[in-house]
Amino acid sequence: MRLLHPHTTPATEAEARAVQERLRPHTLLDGSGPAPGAPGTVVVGVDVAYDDARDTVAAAAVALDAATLAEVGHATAVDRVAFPYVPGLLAFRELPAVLAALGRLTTTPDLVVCDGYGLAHPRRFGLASHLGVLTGLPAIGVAKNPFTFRHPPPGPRRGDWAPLLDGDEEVGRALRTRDGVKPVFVSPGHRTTLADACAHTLALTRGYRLPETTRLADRLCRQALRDASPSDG
DNA sequence: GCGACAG
DNA sequence: ATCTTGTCGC
Repeated sequence: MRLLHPHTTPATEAEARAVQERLRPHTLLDGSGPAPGAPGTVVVGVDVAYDDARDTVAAAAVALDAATLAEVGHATAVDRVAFPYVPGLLAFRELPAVLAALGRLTTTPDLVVCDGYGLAHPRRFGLASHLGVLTGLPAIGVAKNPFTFRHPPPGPRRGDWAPLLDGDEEVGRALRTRDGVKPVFVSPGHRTTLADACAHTLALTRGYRLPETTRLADRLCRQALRDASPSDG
């Protein structure tokens, strides 16, 4: 896969924040990505797992048919951890391995679903935005926790949502993907609108809180990590 | 200064 | 993210 912008690991946190500020203007929040659930489109979920003791990270990319949710391909990559976890700078920790896994995919993604945020970020440039801008691919962020942002409680039923607010700006939505279960936190990354990001999330969710894309990617990257660093040696 | 803080 | 057994409920 060829990147529109190269990825390099910053030496400092200040440099990492500067990279985000420089790339942020390239973000597109339009409807140029695929329509939610459109037949024939390929939706790719990405996730990573860590082995702190071995300073190792494993990433997985799982491709599904958007209409049937049938798997159409997958790939993994194992790498050295390149950056520490710092709130707001997650992308620098996850991107190298994720980009490597995406590069090994033989199918072309029409949309990438990330674990974390896109627009809902202190500098409006979370992992999903960053990945989208570097690759040029439409991307959304689906996070399990609300980070810094406030939100009213969404209704109790699947599909109910409430705005994720930074002051009076709606940067994402707390979206109920299962009746009575804690919502997920959705924000657009690149080439999608907030409404479409939520519609994609619902279209990819079947019977569990998290989208099938992230569930499968989570399972696969954990397996890849085990294969790379067995419990003993 | 204190708390909060995606994964 | 990760460390970890059982347990309540459909």
